[in-house]
Amino acid sequence: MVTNPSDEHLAFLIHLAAKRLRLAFARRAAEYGLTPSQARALAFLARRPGANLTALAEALEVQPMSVLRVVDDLEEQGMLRREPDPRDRRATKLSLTPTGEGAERLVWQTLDGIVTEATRGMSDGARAGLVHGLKELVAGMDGFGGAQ
Amino acid sequence: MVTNPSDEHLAFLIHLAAKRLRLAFARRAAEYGLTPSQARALAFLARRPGANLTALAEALEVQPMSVLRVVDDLEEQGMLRREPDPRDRRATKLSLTPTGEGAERLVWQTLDGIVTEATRGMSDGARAGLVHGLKELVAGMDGFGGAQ
DNA sequence: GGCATATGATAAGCAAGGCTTGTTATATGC
DNA sequence: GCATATAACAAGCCTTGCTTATCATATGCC
Repeated sequence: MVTNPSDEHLAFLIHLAAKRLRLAFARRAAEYGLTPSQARALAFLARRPGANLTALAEALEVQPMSVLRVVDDLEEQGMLRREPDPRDRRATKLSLTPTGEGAERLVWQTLDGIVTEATRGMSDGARAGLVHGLKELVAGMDGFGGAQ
Repeated sequence: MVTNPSDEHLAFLIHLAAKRLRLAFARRAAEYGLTPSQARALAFLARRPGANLTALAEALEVQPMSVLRVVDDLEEQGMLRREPDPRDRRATKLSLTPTGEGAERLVWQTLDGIVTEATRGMSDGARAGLVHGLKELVAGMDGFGGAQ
């Protein structure tokens, strides 16, 4: 438990990496009108078409109210569709329009491009190791997000 | 360039890890009155007492205006001191008060606690590997933050 | 020496992303 | 068949960051 200088500490490194990634993504995605949050929502809905707002919020680990605006904006941009859930009249099923699906593919291309560039100095093994380590780290913080 | 599901992709993992870390830290640090940004500022100033606002902003990779408020708040809390720079009358030298130094030590304890808990399932080697990989990743995005 | 330009701090105000609290409609469990 | 839980949503706040502009002081160059 050494009190490392900040650029060596896991917490600061993660913060910095996230910040740089977010910025890089935001710049490129602004060209096709998407913010990072919207992109995350698209990525989820592409895999789980028909999910409702609550499920989306849970997947994104935010409060339902926090995705409401995102969903509204995506709908306004014609990327997302709201349909009533025939099984539960309180609920709304969300799914992507073809436009939304196209945007979602662009999101992945953008992300892949950024990560490829960012890890160009790393071996495939190192890259895979990083992903693995991050998954363990995230799993180790599983309860940390509860009851916000 | 496989279009992985999002919980496998480096970019999403980093985002999620950062979010969970930030939340965990914010909760604990709220008890002693610090936000994550304030903590980062403290950590930097503990290492570079006498730095000015511009240097602090550069280290934190934000615009000077973005740390202004943080500095104001820390000063108000008695954790930070502003002193005129005798060599440059435009500049202000920032340094921590004893209170600020105490808070900075608490920040490290908190961070170490969180990271220890989050990585309790990992070997020392895996933990070191993760830090190393993150440093490479951050280095690979070195230019990504310029000219905001 | 003196002007053009650069730099440090800061004011004002905007935007994104999150939150809390509360309301309404509908489901569901006892 | 009522009490409680859940889904969507309204309103509005907070935090962190940004942009743009201002003012004072430094500094480079002729």
